[in-house]
Amino acid sequence: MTGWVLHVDLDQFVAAVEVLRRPELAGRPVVVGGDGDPTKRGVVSTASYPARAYGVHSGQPLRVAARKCPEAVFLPVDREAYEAASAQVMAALRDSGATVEVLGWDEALLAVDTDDPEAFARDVQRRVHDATGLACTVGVGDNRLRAKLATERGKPAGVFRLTAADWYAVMGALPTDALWGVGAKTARRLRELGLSTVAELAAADAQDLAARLGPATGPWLVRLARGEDDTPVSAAPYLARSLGKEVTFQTDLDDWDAVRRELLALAAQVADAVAGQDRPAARVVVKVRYVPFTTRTHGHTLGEPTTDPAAIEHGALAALALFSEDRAVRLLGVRAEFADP
DNA sequence: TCTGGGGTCCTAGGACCC
DNA sequence: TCTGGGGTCCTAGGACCC
Repeated sequence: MTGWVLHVDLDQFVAAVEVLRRPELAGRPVVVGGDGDPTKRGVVSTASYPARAYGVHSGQPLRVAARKCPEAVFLPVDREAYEAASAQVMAALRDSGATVEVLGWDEALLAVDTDDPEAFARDVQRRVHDATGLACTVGVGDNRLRAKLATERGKPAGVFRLTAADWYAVMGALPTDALWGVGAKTARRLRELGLSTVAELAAADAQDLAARLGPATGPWLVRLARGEDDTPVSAAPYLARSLGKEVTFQTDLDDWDAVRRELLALAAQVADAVAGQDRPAARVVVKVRYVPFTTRTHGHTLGEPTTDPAAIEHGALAALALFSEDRAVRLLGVRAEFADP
């Protein structure tokens, strides 16, 4: 028996949940995002595969999606429905007997001992489908990084294996942003250093990169490019470090008295959520996105960690007082950071 | 036609202390 | 009367992910 990591990723999860409860939408372009009105500010959470064929994708402004695919069905985000479906999926995964680490609504890592990981993966797909009607792709790897990267190559509804044996054959020639944790900005910085591909980054000097990109980031990037990852899959329950609420206004706010009123409403919601967790908050951070799109944050450390709503609201106001009030506000956010553990 | 909302982790720079 | 060097904590910003 060998230890394997499986990465399970639900296919077009949010759109698939919507189609499940509205079967007449099957096969149609479906776009979920914002409050479902594509004339408003908001972005696409998930597009169904038929919608993706029109060039609609996650993160795209809803207005752009509506222009690319006017015949799409636009639906509002229904968090509770997705959380409920997600809980069913995770329960089905745990029923497989594997150690399960939840990565998000629609993703999990499984650690399992088996001589036939592909057969285990097929079994997991069957369990998820039987329990929820949803399809998923499974990446099989000799560590979590390789399992995660395998999944993209098995979409949709497939199983794909990626290990040290074929790492460079599969990944070596790809640009560095194919790695999990390297985005457009880091890929550009690496390119400027002459490192365009995964293979080139894998052969780079870790100390040299540490000097240029930071003591932890540099060596980590080289290990990433080599496919190395010894982080174990953990079933330990998730403990959030922070909890926040933010809102983009449909119309920019230029009246700062109105900004303060909105802030207090957000702070009250955050305080409510903090009280619900029964874990004291140590600090409150306020985020302001000015028009057109400049974002600033300021924080206020509370006198002592607390779950008291009045103290959290007061902390938010104290942080807001650190902002310059010379521009209109597009987005306002409040985040509470929990005391240590 | 501008660019959501939920998070996490790392870095750099300043303050402060010995 | 010239001001080293190291460690640690705090804060704001950046990058990334789903």
